[in-house]
Amino acid sequence: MPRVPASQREQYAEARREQILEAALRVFSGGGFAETTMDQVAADAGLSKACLYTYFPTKEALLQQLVERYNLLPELGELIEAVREEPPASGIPKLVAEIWRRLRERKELARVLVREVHSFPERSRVVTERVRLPAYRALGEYLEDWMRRGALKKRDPFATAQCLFGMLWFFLLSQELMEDKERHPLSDREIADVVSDTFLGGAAELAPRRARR
Amino acid sequence: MPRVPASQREQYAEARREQILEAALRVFSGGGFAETTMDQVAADAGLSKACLYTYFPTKEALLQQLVERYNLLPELGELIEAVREEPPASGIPKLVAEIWRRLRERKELARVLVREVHSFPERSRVVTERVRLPAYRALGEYLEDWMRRGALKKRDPFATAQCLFGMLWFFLLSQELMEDKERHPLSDREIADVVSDTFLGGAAELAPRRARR
Amino acid sequence: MPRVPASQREQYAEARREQILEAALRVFSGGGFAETTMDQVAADAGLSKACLYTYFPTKEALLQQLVERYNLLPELGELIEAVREEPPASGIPKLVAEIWRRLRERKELARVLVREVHSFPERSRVVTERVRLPAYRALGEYLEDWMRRGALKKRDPFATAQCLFGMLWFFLLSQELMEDKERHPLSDREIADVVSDTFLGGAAELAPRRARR
Amino acid sequence: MPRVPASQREQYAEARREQILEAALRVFSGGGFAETTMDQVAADAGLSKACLYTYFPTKEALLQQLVERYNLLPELGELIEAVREEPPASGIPKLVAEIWRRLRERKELARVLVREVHSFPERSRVVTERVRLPAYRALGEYLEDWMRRGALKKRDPFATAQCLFGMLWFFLLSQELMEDKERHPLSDREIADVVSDTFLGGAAELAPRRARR
DNA sequence: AATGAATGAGTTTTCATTCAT
DNA sequence: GATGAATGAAAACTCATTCAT
Repeated sequence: MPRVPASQREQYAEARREQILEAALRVFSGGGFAETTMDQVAADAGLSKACLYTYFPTKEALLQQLVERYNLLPELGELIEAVREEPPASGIPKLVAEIWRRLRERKELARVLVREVHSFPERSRVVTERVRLPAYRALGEYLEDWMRRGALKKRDPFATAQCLFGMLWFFLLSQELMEDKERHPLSDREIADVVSDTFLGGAAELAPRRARR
Repeated sequence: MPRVPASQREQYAEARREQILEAALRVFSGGGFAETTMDQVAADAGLSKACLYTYFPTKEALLQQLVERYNLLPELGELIEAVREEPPASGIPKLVAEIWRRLRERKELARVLVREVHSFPERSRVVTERVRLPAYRALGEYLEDWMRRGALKKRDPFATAQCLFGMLWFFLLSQELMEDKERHPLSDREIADVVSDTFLGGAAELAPRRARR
Repeated sequence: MPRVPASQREQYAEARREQILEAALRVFSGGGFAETTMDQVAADAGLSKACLYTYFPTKEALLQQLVERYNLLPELGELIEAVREEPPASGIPKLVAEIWRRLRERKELARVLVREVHSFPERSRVVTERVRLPAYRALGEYLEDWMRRGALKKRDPFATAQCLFGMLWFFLLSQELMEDKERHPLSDREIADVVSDTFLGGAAELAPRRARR
Repeated sequence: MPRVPASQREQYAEARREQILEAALRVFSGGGFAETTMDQVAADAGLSKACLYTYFPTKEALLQQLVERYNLLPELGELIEAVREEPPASGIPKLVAEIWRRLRERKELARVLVREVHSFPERSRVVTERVRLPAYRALGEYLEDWMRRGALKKRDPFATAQCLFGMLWFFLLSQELMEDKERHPLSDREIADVVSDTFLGGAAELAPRRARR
């Protein structure tokens, strides 16, 4: 005779799972998956270690769930939708600023992804399928659209999208996940600007102008 | 009681260290530092586990040495020197192609760096000081030089350098360290081109040109 | 606040105990006491694990009850009573056939006894007092009676009883609890016959008879 | 550069294995396999727990080795060989006395076998193939030989062998592994006699004798 | 009375590190 | 200098038992 209806049951269990996953995200991010013990996760979650195993069968499963459920940029689709009709000249800077803000907010998850995914095909596959490819595709479509409309140079949109993500990801690594913030701090504005500007107009001064003189 | 002159002794020891570090690089790259045992390193090196401890006091020290000694791009200075007097329009593509080639060759080391460095300030510090900052500075100087000469837009050379490395690093991750090679393969040529072109000229079609027609 | 008279309460509780003990018998027999979890018992009983503890204070108590309540040969007394006045020549074969049939039917309980009783004096004591000794005594009395009447050789009836039980028990182990059934199958008839014949007449061909001719 | 020749290496390792197996036999016999911890085995062996794992990969493997290596009656073949030409009337009593002596000496191993083998097909198989069947066959051959020669009744020699072992095994259980020794002690002589006599001549008084009166 | 949830106290197993030879 | 052997300390995972509802 359950004290609460089945619906609340699942709701309760879901809350616990959330609680544990959040704790896991914090501690894995702080100290690395392999280096972190289930005791630490339990302590951070405020639960007993044994209780963790009620909700996740193994430590590995906990990590997998983490990667599967916490999409790094779940709202990327919406962000792109919002600028779909805006030409890149103004759309890309807006997009870059928004993406950068979110990446910074989720740097803990980013840290877990960046660390735990390589050398482990199974985990890697999840990240690729649920995080990376969707992101490349979503941005790629936007770029392709504006290539067709003539506002962007005609290049492989998939590769072009990766150029943009590459710059952002690299700044995230340098500024947020390593200590560049303390050595060579760059404001969010500066980062967003340099990425947008480089992506759109490149680093080179336009030869034509000089040629015109 | 050494039967050989001290110099040879050190030479011998150095050879052993090299032997061990190379084994460590292989196995750490393949399976991750924390997940790899000293037994595996020893087996790969063809030495006994105890022998490893003659040359490296701890497992951690082995990793630190790995990171310290195996510079990811030791020849970057020379590469840049070789194009110093060449304007970016031709110098950057050459540089990009050379760097990309070397990164690909050293993807094992890259994999170790990318995995093991985050969340561990001491390791991170080594990478920053011995790998990243020198690289940013070397490229930054080149860029700054050509900014002064008017061939590049005047921007923070440090940040601009990171934009270039960011793109290259990201392609390394996607193509070589994760499975994109099998899903969306890009040739070395395509990658070098899209990076050079985007870095130099950006993705945007030039408005003026269209206006002129 | 019981809504039913005490007698019904107890009846209800008794039914539950029975339900649990039967489940325990099944799962302990299948997988061994130590290797079986209370979860498995609960699942097999169709009750919650916590509910088990309402009726049995510990897992050990559950086993003890099992051993105490489920006598392996509760009807042995009656069986012997039925042949009391029959001479061994016909009585023993009847008895052997009946005992063998019952042992086979209760091989699950036998398996639990054979496994769980050794090395644990408390459990062993229960089996000895409630199962083994009564059986030896009951059969022993019958044997002693017919020794007195001259139909059986005068030997220690207690030891003689054990000879008979020993053969039966050993066939139970070999045929039912290990895999001899598949390697060297013996029909129930063959077993009952070889045990009866050996017990009564021995294995030796009678030298005297031949000598007399 | 090994300090001892390879041959001594293996000898040393073998000694350790022996040391561990003997400790395991003692503690498993005393407290049951599942109930005994590797700590206890290690303590009894005078080694560290970790060292155990150098020689046996798992606790289960330790048990398997125990069962495989310590044959309960390794010398049964020789014992039977020694009485091969002796007729059962004198050969069986000798055999019974010798087997009984050995079973008593190895009651610890017997206890392990009797407890740990049921409900575990894998373990059971080992005991059947390496211990039981060879024993049945060896004794069976002897019996069959004398059946042919007319000294034993013509019956299934395999089943007949089991009758003899059954009696001996049952006395081992009752007298040595449970507490009958304290309740109903039987001397070794009494046991050997009752088993031999019952096996050879049966329990029944010969009808002819009475008839003669 | 019944149970879902939680946990303390283990247990097996692993492995970096040490050391006698 | 090299190594086979040994081990302390830890980590994942388990489960009998309790308890609030």
